[in-house]
Amino acid sequence: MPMEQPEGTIFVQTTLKILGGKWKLLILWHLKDGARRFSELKKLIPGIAEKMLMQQLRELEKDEIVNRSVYKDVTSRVEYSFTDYGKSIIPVLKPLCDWGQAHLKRIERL
Amino acid sequence: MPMEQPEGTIFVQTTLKILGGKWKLLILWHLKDGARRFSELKKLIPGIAEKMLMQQLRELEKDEIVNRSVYKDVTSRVEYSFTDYGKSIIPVLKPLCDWGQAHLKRIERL
DNA sequence: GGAATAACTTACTTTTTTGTAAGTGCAATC
DNA sequence: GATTGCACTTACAAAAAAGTAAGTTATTCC
Repeated sequence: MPMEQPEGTIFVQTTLKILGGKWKLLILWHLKDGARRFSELKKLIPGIAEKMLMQQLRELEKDEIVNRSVYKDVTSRVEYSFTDYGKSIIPVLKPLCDWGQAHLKRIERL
Repeated sequence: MPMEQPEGTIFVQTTLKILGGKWKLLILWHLKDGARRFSELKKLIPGIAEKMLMQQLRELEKDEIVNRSVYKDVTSRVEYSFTDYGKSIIPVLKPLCDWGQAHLKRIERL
């Protein structure tokens, strides 16, 4: 088997840099069906600390994956949602979630 | 928008538990075209320490994702490859790598 | 007007992950 | 028989990620 140029390496690493860590994929998962308030996300992701949620959202925002919208009429209402670009992540999310589900079933059987 | 049961949460977390971290997806990426020796992987993944490579391979082995085969005829030849079960990860790997590639292009343009 | 809720921020600690560097045993090659 | 390459192992250190807890500002709700 010939030694391929390690080209894919940089691509996988790029993804990891943007989506890696304990929380980001989880946050994105819960945004995939539409905008969520900060407090909603907190409830949807058991165990996450407010600081972590904030921090990760800020990073996703700066990477232009997530939008932050403040509603001026009803103050202290902030919603996070995918940017159009961010939606390109959904095809990554799905197989990943599916695999987790299948793997869970498997280890339950064993 | 109704608050979904946070079911996907556990699935995403399961995947993260098995495939998370700096190196595992990268290692698997380089196994997707067939078996590789320890020394080959070391070359294919620039910057990885031997200790890390060993450690991650051991974990993938214990999770039954990767096979370790020792060739007795030619000693000190050890090959790592996907188990049949491990191959189920390939559909996760591809979109992830594709997204990284697209994202790289995007940030180069910006 | 007092309490509660929302969306944060900050200082600090702990834990986890990753890295460094040196060393082992064994076989093949010079 | 000395050196080299391979597949590891170990002790230790550094860095990165995550967590805790308290506080801030402003706004509804009673």
